[in-house]
Amino acid sequence: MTRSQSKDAQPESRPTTRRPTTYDVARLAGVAQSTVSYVLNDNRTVTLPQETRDRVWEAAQQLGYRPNAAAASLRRGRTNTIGLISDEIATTPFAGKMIKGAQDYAWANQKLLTIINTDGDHTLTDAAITMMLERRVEGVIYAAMHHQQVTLPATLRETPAVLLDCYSQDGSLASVTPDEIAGGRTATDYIINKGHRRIGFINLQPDLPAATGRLAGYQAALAGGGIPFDPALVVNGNSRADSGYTLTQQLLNLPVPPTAIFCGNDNIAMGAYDAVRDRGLRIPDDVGIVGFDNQEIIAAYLRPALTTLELPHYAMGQWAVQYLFGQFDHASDAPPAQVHLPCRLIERASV
Amino acid sequence: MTRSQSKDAQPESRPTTRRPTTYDVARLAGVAQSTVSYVLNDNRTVTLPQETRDRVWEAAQQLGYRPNAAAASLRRGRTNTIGLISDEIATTPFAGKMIKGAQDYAWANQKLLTIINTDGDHTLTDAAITMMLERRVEGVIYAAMHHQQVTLPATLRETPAVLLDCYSQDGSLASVTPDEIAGGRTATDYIINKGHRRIGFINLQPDLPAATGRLAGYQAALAGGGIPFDPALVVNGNSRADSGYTLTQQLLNLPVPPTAIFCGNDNIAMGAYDAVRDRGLRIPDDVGIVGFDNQEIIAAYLRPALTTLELPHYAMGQWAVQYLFGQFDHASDAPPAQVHLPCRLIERASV
DNA sequence: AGGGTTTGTTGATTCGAATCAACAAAGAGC
DNA sequence: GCTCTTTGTTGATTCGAATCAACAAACCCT
Repeated sequence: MTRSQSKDAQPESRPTTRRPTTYDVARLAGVAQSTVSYVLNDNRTVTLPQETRDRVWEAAQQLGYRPNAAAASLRRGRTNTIGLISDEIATTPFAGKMIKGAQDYAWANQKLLTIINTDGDHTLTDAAITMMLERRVEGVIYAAMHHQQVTLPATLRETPAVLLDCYSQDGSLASVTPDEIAGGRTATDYIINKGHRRIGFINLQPDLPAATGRLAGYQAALAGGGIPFDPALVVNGNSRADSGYTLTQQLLNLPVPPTAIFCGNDNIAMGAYDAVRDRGLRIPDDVGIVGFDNQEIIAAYLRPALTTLELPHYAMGQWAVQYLFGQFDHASDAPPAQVHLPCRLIERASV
Repeated sequence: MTRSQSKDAQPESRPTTRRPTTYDVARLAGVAQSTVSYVLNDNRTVTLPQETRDRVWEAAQQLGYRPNAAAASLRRGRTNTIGLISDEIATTPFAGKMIKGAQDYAWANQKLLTIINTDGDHTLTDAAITMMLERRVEGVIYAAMHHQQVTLPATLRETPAVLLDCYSQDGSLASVTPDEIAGGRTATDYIINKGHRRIGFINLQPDLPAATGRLAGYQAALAGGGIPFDPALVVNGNSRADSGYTLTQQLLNLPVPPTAIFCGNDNIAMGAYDAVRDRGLRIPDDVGIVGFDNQEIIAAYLRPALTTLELPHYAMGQWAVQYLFGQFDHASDAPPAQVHLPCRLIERASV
């Protein structure tokens, strides 16, 4: 005999001994397969003496039995899986938080989160959705790593879905995004409360929802503080440090320069620090700075540490999963929710 | 009739109309289920006229048919899935790169990467492995986000596995880690080539593999350059900017201070920048600085931009998947590979 | 024209676990 | 002693797709 295994010749690729099935367990325990199934699932609708249950458990243990999820899914019709499609994962620290928020919540509810990263490539995105549909995920989270409007792949309609950190024009799908307006307001209110009346704002590129929202919040805060809005104090950067540097200089060159600057993100703030310093001014004494994003690595280590706002990535990820669960339970006919979660102010020492 | 659906009353939770199966497609196309299977899998071992094939495709199209991955997996005995268990995901920018490296490669080979994040919690890790085993992943990547030694969960033996950015004491599993020694050498060689002879080294905590490796590389480079090793020039930091600040001051206070400093990571380098600047010295003219990690967000925006080394996260992720594939194909009896991948020098302007 | 192929196609079986329906054995009630 | 339950347990079926074995019809050759 050249083969030591049983007659059913496996294709060459499987040298590992076949995993035991419920039948194997049944044989060892001296019961029927159905009994094994009842025991291992702790099904109490059938009455079985503890002695039998113990015997089955022990047999399973002994064989190193592991249920086959595919078989169970097929039979039960549910996969306990939800998909997350993200446009980016490697280049931003936000991805991790969002994913973690989603995964923690999913996991706590016995669901597995299957993540596919697409780099924003449309073909890949379609392929990803297809794969998820074939795997019969119970829902899909479609995530962007920077708050933006997206156009929905048509296939996304084939399953419950939520948009995470993005939204569709037609509002046909539920979405969670940061409350940019409140964020802008929080930041500006804080600066005002610190006694500033002339507040510069280095915003992000004007076409971003983050930019328009925060500007609205900035203006609302000024209005609330009885401070007239001066367009000269608002400039748009490109979200990188160098533009923060240049634009800060520009603001400081104003006839009446600002005494505090609200930066559209922490990179810009980093550039602002340099500009302020190069000018021989001091933070926060001469110029106050507030950032946005709370990129720990920057904000916590700038000197002085940067006061900034934290985007609700974790909470958004969590909300997305929670929303999907809600969809499973009661197929609500209500229009899809468009939720905005608040950005928290992280107070440090720069204002 | 109170129910519009067919007789088989579904449990309440599934209001969505059942997805079509191969049988539905077969009925519509007027062929047998088996024929549908042959056509949709483009199985050429059976001869079927193009006309039939077209008819089946069209029927599938029309019904919006999607294969059921669970059913196919069950029958075929392969899931085309590999698992990745990571101890951290949210708090480091490395996670994304490693995951992306793994996923890109997996995806290019028609495999889905299923990621579970455990926060280093042992219970969660065990649960994650169990879940992966039940889903019959074809292999598992066990990843750490900071190069370290790990103790292997026993269950990991039940499936092919690779260690990513970590290793086990007994070397029983293949692993990929950064080549810290070469990294330390590369950095130091570079500094020497820039003409420096007195080179400080602010290392990480001494118990880390990254620290011991880089120190060895540092010493090897000195030896290669005919420069005597001076223990006073080597100090250990805690990997954060503040320790970089303090230790840089300490080094600059030496009777014969270094003219360049190799920092164990970019955070330390960031602190070093501040210390050098506060002392009224200039980078790179008075003191050269080299970092480690290439945290874009820091390195690219420090002024002057920081010359640093990049950890091979992406490549390691990719290697891990590739290695697993190798395991599938030929169950090699060779001892598990322990691979070290090189760290690339990113030259900017700080030396 | 008859045997041998090739071409198309199908019915039956299988993967592993979950369930349903059925049924023997043991108690319960009178 | 005889129904009626309850208690344990099992055989058969199902989920959806992949395959194997079988077979009718058409074609090919001498």
